[in-house]
Amino acid sequence: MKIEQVIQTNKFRNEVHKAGLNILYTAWWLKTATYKELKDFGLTHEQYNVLRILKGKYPQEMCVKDIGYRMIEKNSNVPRIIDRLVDKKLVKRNQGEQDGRQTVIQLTQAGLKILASSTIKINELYDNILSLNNKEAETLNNLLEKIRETEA
Amino acid sequence: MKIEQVIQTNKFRNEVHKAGLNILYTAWWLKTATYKELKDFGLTHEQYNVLRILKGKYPQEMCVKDIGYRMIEKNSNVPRIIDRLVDKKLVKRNQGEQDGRQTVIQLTQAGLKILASSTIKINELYDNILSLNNKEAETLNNLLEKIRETEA
DNA sequence: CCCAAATACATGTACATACATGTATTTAAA
DNA sequence: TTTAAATACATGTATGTACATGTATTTGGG
Repeated sequence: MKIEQVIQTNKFRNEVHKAGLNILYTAWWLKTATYKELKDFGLTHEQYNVLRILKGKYPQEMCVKDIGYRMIEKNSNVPRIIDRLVDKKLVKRNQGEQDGRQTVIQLTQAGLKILASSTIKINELYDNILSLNNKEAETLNNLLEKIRETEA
Repeated sequence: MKIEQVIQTNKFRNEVHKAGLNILYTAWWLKTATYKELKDFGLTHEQYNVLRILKGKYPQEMCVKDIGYRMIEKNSNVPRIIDRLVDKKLVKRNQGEQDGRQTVIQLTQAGLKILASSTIKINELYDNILSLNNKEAETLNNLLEKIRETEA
């Protein structure tokens, strides 16, 4: 569906303005599809993201700050997201040894397990709903990185 | 900044997967810049969006449902966003006349005023930070609309 | 005409963002 | 060495999303 239909207007100041809204809507669309897939696992998009980040270093632990650096949404309140994951026993939280200020986080077996099965679903989702070939995706990536050249 | 640096990884399954993350990040980046601009006006991104939508029909009123149809994020809880706008006296809420179930919303003079001045800032922002020319933006719009072809 | 279903909106809950502030620990300058 | 600044994280508040449910009004089949 074209963005004009999605938000029921064609009053864009120019093609660049339209691109801004198109990016915002596409992100919402993708996030919503992801949420629906994760619902069966009792995970949110953000919780899943944290689990994936932890998997990247597993079996090493990671401190909260390093997890935050790798989040897509940089204002994520990582300690609070970890609270939910601890409640569900998907990660363990411990005091840092080298640096007492740090809290170090590690995936549990349950966390690894739920991550493995949910990742299968998420990969399928991405393969199925993102209607782009590799070459088009490359062009898209270049344009998105160009649009962000002015780093606010 | 390339998405690899942003989320400190280069483990993408393929270029399409990377594009998905790039879209999510770019949307967050744009939304954050918008938030900062709107902060001076005491508005959130979503409140501003509702004001703009109302402006599209002004001086006509709009019902809550029609506002919702035009929102970028389709799960927005429009009644609640309107609550804040009513508190700030930027819009007026009235019982619908033709259909008693409806609530009709209209911009106030204060709403028109704050919308005018904030829109100047937002337009400047878009012109300044979105580093794309019209032709590139057109390509980007086409790719974003293509990626959404499978309407979840 | 009557009443069940549909519709429009409000409201409640869990979780998240955006941001300010508090607390404990480490670092580094005097 | 002592202590102020910086750092890492936790926590509090306002606002928003995602979704379920409640309430009032309208619609439509019998």
